[in-house]
Amino acid sequence: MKEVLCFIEQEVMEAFEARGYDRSVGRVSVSNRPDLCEFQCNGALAAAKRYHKPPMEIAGDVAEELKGRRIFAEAEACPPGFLNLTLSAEFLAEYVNAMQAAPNLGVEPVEKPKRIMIDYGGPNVAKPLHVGHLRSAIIGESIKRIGRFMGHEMIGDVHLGDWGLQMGLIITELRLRRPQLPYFDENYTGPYPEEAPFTIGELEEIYPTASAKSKTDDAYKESAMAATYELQHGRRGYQALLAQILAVSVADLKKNYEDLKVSFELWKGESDAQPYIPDMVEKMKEDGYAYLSEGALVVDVKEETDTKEIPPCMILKSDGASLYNTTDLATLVWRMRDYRPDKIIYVVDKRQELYFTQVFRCARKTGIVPKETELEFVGFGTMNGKDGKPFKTREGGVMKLSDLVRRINDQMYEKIMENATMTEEEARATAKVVALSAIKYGDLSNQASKDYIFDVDRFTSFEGNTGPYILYTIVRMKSILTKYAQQGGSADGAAILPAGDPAEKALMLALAGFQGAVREAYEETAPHKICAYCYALADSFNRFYHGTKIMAQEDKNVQAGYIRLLELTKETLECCIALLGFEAPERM
RNA sequence: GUGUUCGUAGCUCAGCUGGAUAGAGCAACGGCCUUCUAAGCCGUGGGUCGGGGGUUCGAAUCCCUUCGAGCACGCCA
Repeated sequence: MKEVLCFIEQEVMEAFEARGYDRSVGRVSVSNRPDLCEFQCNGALAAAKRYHKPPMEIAGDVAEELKGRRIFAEAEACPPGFLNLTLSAEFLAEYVNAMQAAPNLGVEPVEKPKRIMIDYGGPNVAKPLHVGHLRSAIIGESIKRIGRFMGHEMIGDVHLGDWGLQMGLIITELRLRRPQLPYFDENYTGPYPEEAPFTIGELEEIYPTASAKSKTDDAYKESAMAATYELQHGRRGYQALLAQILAVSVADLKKNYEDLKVSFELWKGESDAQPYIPDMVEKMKEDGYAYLSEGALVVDVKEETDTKEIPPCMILKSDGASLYNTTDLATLVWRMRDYRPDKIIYVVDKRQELYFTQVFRCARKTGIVPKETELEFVGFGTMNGKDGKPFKTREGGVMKLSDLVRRINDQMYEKIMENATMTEEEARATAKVVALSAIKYGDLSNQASKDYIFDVDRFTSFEGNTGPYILYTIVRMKSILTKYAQQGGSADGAAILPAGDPAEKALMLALAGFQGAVREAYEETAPHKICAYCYALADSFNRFYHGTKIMAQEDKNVQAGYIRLLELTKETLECCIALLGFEAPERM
């Protein structure tokens, strides 16, 4: 269905046209003076010069023309030339009833669905997720859900870091600890054990140990590099080992992401891109794009309009080895070949922006990605601690994601036990759900591109503009609906009635803004717009809630209307939090 | 050095394709639980939108300049 704003704009544009003005000046926006009106049109101010008429006169003309239109309760010109609009309660009620009846709460699927791949997550194999992985996962997941809700085909790819020296380090350390394993016997030709020779816990301990050793022990580092080389050149035992490291690690990662309600359609990694590298590099050379500079193979990517020198995109290091760029370009090769996406979104730390500019340009120039496929870089800022510096543990180390989540879960559990009458089991489960809302909403309510302060105390206090506040609002609604049903009430077939008071109307207006909010969030790849929207909606519901006693309403017809309104509000809020990537409990 | 992002209330953030009196939340202060969950609601105080120019009928928003902070700038990912 059409957005409310479109309905209104159409009427206003017609009115401008009827009075001899161009319809394009009839742009309408939500009022920034809610005390005066609900919607406003500033077109008369802009058109004054063009028509050599005082703005007030133009606005007056149009206001006159709008008199009697059924969708407006009021349309008046205000100095210096604003057109202030207020919807009729009847039209608004009709609109929200239609929204309730429509699929997807009135959001129509886009006409031309796109196939969009979204690259987020980026965890490294054999390393636990840490707080640095949180933003990519949360933001990427939300963007994916928003796109999907709009009707696009969204394909999330985790893009595992499963290539390079880190794998060689693990192999080296493992060989040192258990040299008798068949993976290390070059003459071994039999099948390798099905069971991995390590647990995830051990794996996560092996990597930092190996990494530390390699920094002080040159011989150790060299053997790790050799192992990496052998692995990449097909040594059978190492490849079998890699497969097992991957299996164990991926199983653990999946569980961790699941706890965050984050999922991926594809579990591809850097290693999957490797087979495409030789041909890709060869073609770049053949086509004359790649040349040697200071010993390294590079492709120029600077453009006329650049305000600064953009260094060339490096394809191979001077020792002939591939690097990050090579892998990312080769990844684009298979993505185009296997999926032909209309768009690829990268949700990555914003510090990599220049790097991705190079990669994107290089991919275009060399024909890996055609111009029809859009490449979008969504850079996110750093998650900082209360002191404004990158988030660390008390000891100054990198904080494991699971530790952070556990800590917040625990704080949440205590909070729930303070005042709720719940079994321990239910409280634990509820705490988990509420904690996730606190973490995700805390992140998503900020603009992705900005650094933000992750303040555990603030996020666990649950007052004001927080995830728990949204959940609390939903839980309240659920509670009333349950009570209503228990008392034998049924609002089936009932309609939302025209608003009887300002708070009720404000709630309906907020509801009617849903379609526009989702569209904007999609167009601008901006989940924080969903947060802003659902906070405003929850806020207007809570005002309504405090002013209107639903269960005490004696007129059953009116009461049924309230119930329908409440149902719609609940559905809309639930839809919003689903787009953000969390859900509401039954009680809290 | 070059480029880039940012600077809005004591704190954390919205608002930025120009519009009316710059908004929230937290913190502070004052009210509201015999009535649908007080994790809530109502109210009060608090801002030279970093500074200075400019464009405009009109600027937090656009342009220039200046100060301050972050980040990035070929063989790491």
